[in-house]
Amino acid sequence: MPIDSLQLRQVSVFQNATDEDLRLFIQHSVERSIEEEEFFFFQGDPAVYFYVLLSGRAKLMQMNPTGQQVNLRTINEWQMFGALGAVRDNATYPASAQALEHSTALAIKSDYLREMLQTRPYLSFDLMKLMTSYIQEIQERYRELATEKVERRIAHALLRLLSQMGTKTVEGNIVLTFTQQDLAEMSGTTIYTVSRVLSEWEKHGLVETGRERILIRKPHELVKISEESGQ
Amino acid sequence: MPIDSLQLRQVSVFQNATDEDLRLFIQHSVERSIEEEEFFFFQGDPAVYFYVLLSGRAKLMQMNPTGQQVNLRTINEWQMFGALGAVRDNATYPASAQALEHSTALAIKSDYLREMLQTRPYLSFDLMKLMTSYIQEIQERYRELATEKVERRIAHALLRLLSQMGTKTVEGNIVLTFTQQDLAEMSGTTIYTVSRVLSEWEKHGLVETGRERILIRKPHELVKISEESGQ
DNA sequence: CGAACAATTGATCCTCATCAAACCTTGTGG
DNA sequence: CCACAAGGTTTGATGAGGATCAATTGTTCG
Repeated sequence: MPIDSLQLRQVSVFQNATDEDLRLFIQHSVERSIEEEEFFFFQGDPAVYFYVLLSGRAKLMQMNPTGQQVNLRTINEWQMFGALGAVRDNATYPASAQALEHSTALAIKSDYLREMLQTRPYLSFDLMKLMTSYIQEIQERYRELATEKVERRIAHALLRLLSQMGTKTVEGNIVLTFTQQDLAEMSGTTIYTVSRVLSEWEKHGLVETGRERILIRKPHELVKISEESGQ
Repeated sequence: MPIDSLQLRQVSVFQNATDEDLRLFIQHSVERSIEEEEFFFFQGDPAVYFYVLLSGRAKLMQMNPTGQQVNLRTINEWQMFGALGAVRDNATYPASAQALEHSTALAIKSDYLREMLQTRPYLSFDLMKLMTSYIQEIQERYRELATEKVERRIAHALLRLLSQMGTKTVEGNIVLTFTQQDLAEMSGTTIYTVSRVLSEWEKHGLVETGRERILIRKPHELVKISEESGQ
């Protein structure tokens, strides 16, 4: 079933778009459905479309020549991804996008976004805002990776996830549905280290872990760890 | 002496600006002169101005709470920096900018850039291009830091510097004027490790090092190292 | 129930940070 | 023009923090 174009207003880059703009985008889009583990696109593919996630969850990642992966960010509903290609023409995607669960997304022609940007300053502006916040985040993560020890990086990664997508449970605690593999890729370490750190935290009642599930009992303590004097 | 406004066209974000635009920017700017080691601005300061470097060299860096530094990028003549603040209002600089040598720069009101962006799509577009390429670069560096060993990271850092600012010498070799401290901050390691790696390379005739000076003899070999199977 | 896959845990090893000390280069002032 | 100071560089010794490997133990789902 087709989406109501006005729903697109939830996308941060479209917050100031006109109703007409939204309709036009819809007209230039197709809906794609991607199974868990499958890819929206691969790093290096020509960036013909950009996407808006309608349902499910996905991750943006980079791979190095030897196949090791790094998570750049997690994508939730109504977030835009793959849009960098709309700016440079003839661009290729600088990262791959993989569905974490069965997902659907709106695929919109990059060319068309580029066209719209030329005549709609509010769109450009909102896209720049998005880019800016993204630059800030990745700069911070870069610094973390360069200067901070694993435990703090893992704490930070969890906190970031928390602020982006925590799901409250009945008792007021917060559950994240993530693989330790994912967490490792997000904090630049290995599943072994993640497991050890989480076990340690669990002993002290900070978190509870299960298969693809992390329950945060004391977020406040995590903040403390992430800010501890490096020493 | 005042700058010819047309020279501003060399700034990549201004490549499509009109002569009139450039004049207006100049009118809303002041020239600042910064001594070596001094700062244009600090991380956290309100981002009132953005800058265009007129002469000298500077670096953008982040510091963590314990004072450890990370180099984000080096700024050369006619490059713009500190412009992220122009997009979000009430923003603060996400990094500090320090002069590597005596430098002068044009300081332009962020507010004014924001105003201009509203009515000049080509400016927005060119600024987005800049942001995009920056995002790509730092994503790559992030992945490198997460997955690659020091030697390759140092090789990569040198190659990046090379492509940005190498100065040819008489014999056709390439000289970079950098402290090993700088190189360490750029590749997320320490001066000790940098020194050891460079010494090793020097033994094999890849580079020649001196005080604040690195001469690249065989860039091709560096590329090889940076691409070696991680094995 | 069994297969597939996520998580745990111990043992080992390797890369790199850290510390200390000496060395070298450059620019300055007497 | 030399001597010295300041600060960049080198090198060795040491150790810690994590990666890696291997094996076991959960957990989920068809």
